[in-house]
Amino acid sequence: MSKRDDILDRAEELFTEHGFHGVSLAAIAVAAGLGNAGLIHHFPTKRKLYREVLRRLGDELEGVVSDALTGATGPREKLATVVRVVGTWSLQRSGRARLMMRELLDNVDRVDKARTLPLARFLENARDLVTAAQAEGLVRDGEPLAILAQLFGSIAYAQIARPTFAKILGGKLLADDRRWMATIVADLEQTLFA
Amino acid sequence: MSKRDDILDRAEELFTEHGFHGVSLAAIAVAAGLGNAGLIHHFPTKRKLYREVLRRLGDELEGVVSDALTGATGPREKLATVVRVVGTWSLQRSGRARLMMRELLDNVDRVDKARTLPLARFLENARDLVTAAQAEGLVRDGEPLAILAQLFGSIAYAQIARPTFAKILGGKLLADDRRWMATIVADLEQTLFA
DNA sequence: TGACCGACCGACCAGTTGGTCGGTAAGACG
DNA sequence: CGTCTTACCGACCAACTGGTCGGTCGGTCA
Repeated sequence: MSKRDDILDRAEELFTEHGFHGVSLAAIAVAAGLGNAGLIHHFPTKRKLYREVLRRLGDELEGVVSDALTGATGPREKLATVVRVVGTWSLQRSGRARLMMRELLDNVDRVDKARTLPLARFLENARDLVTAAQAEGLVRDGEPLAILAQLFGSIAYAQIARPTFAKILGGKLLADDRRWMATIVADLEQTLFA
Repeated sequence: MSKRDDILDRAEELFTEHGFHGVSLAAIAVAAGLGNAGLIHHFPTKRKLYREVLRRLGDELEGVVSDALTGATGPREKLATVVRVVGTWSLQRSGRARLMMRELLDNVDRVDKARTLPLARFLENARDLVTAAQAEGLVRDGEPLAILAQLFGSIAYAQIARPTFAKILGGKLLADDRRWMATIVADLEQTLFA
């Protein structure tokens, strides 16, 4: 793995845990095993480093979904595939799901287009899928994006809330990861389809 | 309204928009119309100010829910009430929903017990409600907290994602607030109950 | 060999951070 | 009247912020 990727990995961990403003360049540099100036040599500004971290995330999500969609035919199967893939992705890559959530909370007040583009493509495709499924009467009526938001929200939030719930309630009361996520994903299709 | 409450209001706005680390004491002081030292006079540290903001939020949510529950009898009605109330609360107080989400993302690495306590009470009550409803066969099986996470996640995320979606997709494609939230809340009971 | 390169460093910079300190002005209370 | 409290300020502080600078090192290539 290149040093550049190594830096991105460390930075991603830190951004995921503390958010953009909660992480200093110095902290990233230490985590990546180099000095402040060495870090800036690879990424000219903190913001560009952060953008690069998000780009990797967006690319991965888009890739995973579009890969899974190649075999699927028809709106219903496609939509069900998206739900399943996003669910397992959030389970396996819970850190990235958390980071994506942070970005959704933050980027309202950001102007940078480039960062939101990968997410935009993903969203548009998913929305068109819902609309198509609605046209065939497969999916219940309602604002398509709201349905999507509910869908991804169920998954993402469940993933994010888990450690917090565990901490707040003192642990021990939670089932294992698989059962937790199974509870959520298993019913999403049933929820979704009319 | 007391100056103290005024400060809390301004601080809440800023924390909601930028997160704890994204807001400086100076920015809060300016927004509240006093100097840095004047702010510190009212709240000795930034962290305590933030905690107070969260406490108000937790109290409100708990109050709203418990108020609505006084009339309700039986697990099914109670649970349906919670869903409806949290939904409308998230709609009316979308800023607070956003702030709560931020807290869920952040507080994993915080040690402070006091801040999470109001949320804990709310969660425990809701969880017991789900368990009771499951015992009577009203609610589908599965980890109760996972079901709750899915529920609140649907609501909160939908609320949070709305402006972001609008921005990413360039606006104009979204229905109004009421229809958006109606899409989500209307189906939650149907989803929840077996 | 010598010219150039990317990777990286220590020292440094101006500006900002959360927070302290001594003081002051207005009002409440005796 | 004097005393005490509350609300607030300007000046200040050490620590940290993102970022720059000049320079060093080990390689690569002609």
